[in-house]
Amino acid sequence: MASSPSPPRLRDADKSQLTILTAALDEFSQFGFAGARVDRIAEQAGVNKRLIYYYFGNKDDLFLAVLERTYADIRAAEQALHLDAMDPVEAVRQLVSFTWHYYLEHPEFITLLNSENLHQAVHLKQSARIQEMNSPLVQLLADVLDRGRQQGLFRDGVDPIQLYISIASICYFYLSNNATLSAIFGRDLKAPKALAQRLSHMTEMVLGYVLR
Amino acid sequence: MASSPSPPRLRDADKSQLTILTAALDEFSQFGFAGARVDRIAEQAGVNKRLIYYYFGNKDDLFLAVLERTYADIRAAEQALHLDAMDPVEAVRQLVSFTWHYYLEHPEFITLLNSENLHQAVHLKQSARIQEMNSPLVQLLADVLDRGRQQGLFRDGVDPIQLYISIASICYFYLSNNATLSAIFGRDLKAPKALAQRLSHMTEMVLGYVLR
Amino acid sequence: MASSPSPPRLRDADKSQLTILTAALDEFSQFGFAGARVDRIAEQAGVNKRLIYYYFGNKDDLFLAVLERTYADIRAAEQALHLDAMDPVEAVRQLVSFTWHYYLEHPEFITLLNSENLHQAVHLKQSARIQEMNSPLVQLLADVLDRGRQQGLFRDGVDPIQLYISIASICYFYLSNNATLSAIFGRDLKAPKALAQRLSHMTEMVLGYVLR
Amino acid sequence: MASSPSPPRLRDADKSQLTILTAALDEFSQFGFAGARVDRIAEQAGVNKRLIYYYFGNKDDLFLAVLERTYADIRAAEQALHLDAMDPVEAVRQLVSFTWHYYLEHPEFITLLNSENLHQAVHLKQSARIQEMNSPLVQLLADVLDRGRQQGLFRDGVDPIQLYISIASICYFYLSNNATLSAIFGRDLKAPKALAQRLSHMTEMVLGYVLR
DNA sequence: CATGAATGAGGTTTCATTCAT
DNA sequence: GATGAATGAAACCTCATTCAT
Repeated sequence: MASSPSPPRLRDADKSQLTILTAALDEFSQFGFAGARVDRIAEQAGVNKRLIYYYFGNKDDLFLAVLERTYADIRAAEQALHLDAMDPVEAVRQLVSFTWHYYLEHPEFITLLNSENLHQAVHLKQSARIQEMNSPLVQLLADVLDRGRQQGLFRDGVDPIQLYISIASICYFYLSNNATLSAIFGRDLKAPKALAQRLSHMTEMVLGYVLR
Repeated sequence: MASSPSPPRLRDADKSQLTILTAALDEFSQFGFAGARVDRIAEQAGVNKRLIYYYFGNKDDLFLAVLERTYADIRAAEQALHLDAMDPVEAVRQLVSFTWHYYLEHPEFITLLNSENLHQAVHLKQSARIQEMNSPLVQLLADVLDRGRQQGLFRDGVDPIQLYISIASICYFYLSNNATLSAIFGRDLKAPKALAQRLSHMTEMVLGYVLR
Repeated sequence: MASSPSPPRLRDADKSQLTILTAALDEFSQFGFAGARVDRIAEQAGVNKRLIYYYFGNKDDLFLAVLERTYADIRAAEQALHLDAMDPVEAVRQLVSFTWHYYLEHPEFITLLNSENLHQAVHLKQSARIQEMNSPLVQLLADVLDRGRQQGLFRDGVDPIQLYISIASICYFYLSNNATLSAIFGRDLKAPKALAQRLSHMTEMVLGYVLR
Repeated sequence: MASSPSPPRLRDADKSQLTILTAALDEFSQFGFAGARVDRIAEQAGVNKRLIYYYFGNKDDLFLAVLERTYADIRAAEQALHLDAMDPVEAVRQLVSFTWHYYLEHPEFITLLNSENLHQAVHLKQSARIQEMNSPLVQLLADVLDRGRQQGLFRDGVDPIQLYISIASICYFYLSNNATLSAIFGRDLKAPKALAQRLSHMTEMVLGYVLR
């Protein structure tokens, strides 16, 4: 039996890269691109600052790497959602619920996207990888809407892209702007009860719209 | 009468403050709080940097001043919208349209809010002024919903706060995340036609929900 | 008698700039552009490092400022040399002597030029000021050569630019490459006697060439 | 015979060393000692950076190795020049021409020497090898001058070392300072015509000096 | 013989802020 | 009310070099 061809220590490189990426994700999502500090990322990752540049080139490229991973994560989660196996009404319900819970459990997704949008998507535009990662949900939603219409349940003329964006909107905005909304309305909009009410409202609204 | 009671000098001070505030609004909305540069604000305002500190204390306080003005502006615009004079369906239609166009024409409102939310609304929380400036639209919307229900047009059980947030959501998110959405979908979602389609979809969706 | 319109303290700015420039001249001439350290310049000038960027923008621009000053200095020294008032032979002798002594007493001129040439004159090319500062000596030398020829002393067909460059060459190279030459020849070519012999040889060579 | 006494592996080592040396020569001559980057040398040589340290110790020693090779190269070229077989006038002409063309075709020689002189020949001083490599041309030039004098062609009292340095000067300076000279005179002094004129002038000047 | 991973020190530059008038 | 001069701290990034295999 020969010794394994790839020495076991070699994986430290991957590990270091992953540690850096995780720390960077944390930092960027907490402070945005401009507010993030490479020093803090290095410290939190427990690696030398120089190593970050060794692996990722510079702050911008590191941000892009984080962004790509974030998108890969949500796309993977979306893959696990099998809308095609559900009846139309249930599928819409599940889509709203999934979107809501994903954003709720991944606040970093929201802050990263906000930061990227502030900078007019400069990083994302130069990423070939992300542009290939179109969400499968748009197509799945189109199918669901078709089925619902054929069953005489859903209304005509609903644009799946618009609806997809609207569903994302109502989930995303409530969470991304939670701090200012809470301050203005003078209540804690992240209290468990408030969250439950929100999900209930959103589901009702979307179904109220698509159902005949 | 020779000399006016309020000396013209005072005007200059007001003017300087206003110039600074306008420049700061521009800078903060372009780069976010962390990315904004006091130097650039001074340069664009055409005043000495020191003057900014003289009038506004520091960068944080300046940001708060900008935020307060921004909220004051939108509240003023909202005041001009007389939903109570319209029939319920038209009122809902107008509310969506107003929200949409206000965000569209005031992109700085969006970026400022995003920046503030990234920092958990630290500035806003310490502002008594803003917290008093509750939007009048929530109450007006509540009235509209009541009227619509009484006329047998609208469904029961629609929470005006939730609906208000949802209307804001669908307008805001489409614009705030326009850059990443455009990149991912591979189209220009700010093209005039796309904007018109969006407004049409949103109106349909909200009405589709509230109407019986 | 009114008080002077320009407050006396204002000149501190000029003084700081000059101190920085002098320190930079020293540093760049000692270590070349790449080897020079902004930190050391600040330290030697006794000013905050930030001030260097406040006044000069960046390292490249600072280098250019030094270069411009250096050229201004030598041009000023050249102005003081009145070749037109001398007989042709004496004028040539003086030109060689002046060039030699200027380089000898301004070693920084040599190292700065070497550094700039290493980088293909990138700084100099973007300087409008320097390109206007053509050396007056070329024209003066042309006149001297003309007069010498008319007096039947000098040979025909001597190109003043070529001769000017050659005179500069024999003075400059001996000094700029003194260290390696000394090492190779195993003698101290900067010893007073060696310097005197060099000047004597150069004068002889140039005169030997131009004289009929 | 199966295996050669000198194993082929050794060849690889030599080859690696040579590749590194060539890449280093290129880098140092382009950027000077301080501006040169060990990373770039490794990249251009196509070898691991560690290998450079394995073979050459450190950046300074690598520079010295480059310098030694450069001197060895020019000495070898000088060896091929047989001034003793020519008549004196032709010999002087050839010496100027050789020097000129060698510098012209080996710009790296110039930049390396400039870099070394900037640092007061620190590397060269500690190299026993280079100091032994005295140029054979000085002695050959002395012989030529003697022969010319004996034939009644050349003047008395010409110091061969001084003349050797002067010939080097007029060739070297024109090329080493070409960038700044071109910038100041506003012409391209490296254009083919300009180069031909320069050689012609130099030959004329040296001969004009040594001939009676 | 050769290499990918890793680093401490230090490089240029930028930042919000204050000093002195 | 207004300003040019000045700064300490810290930002991003780079460098020659070494570690561990």
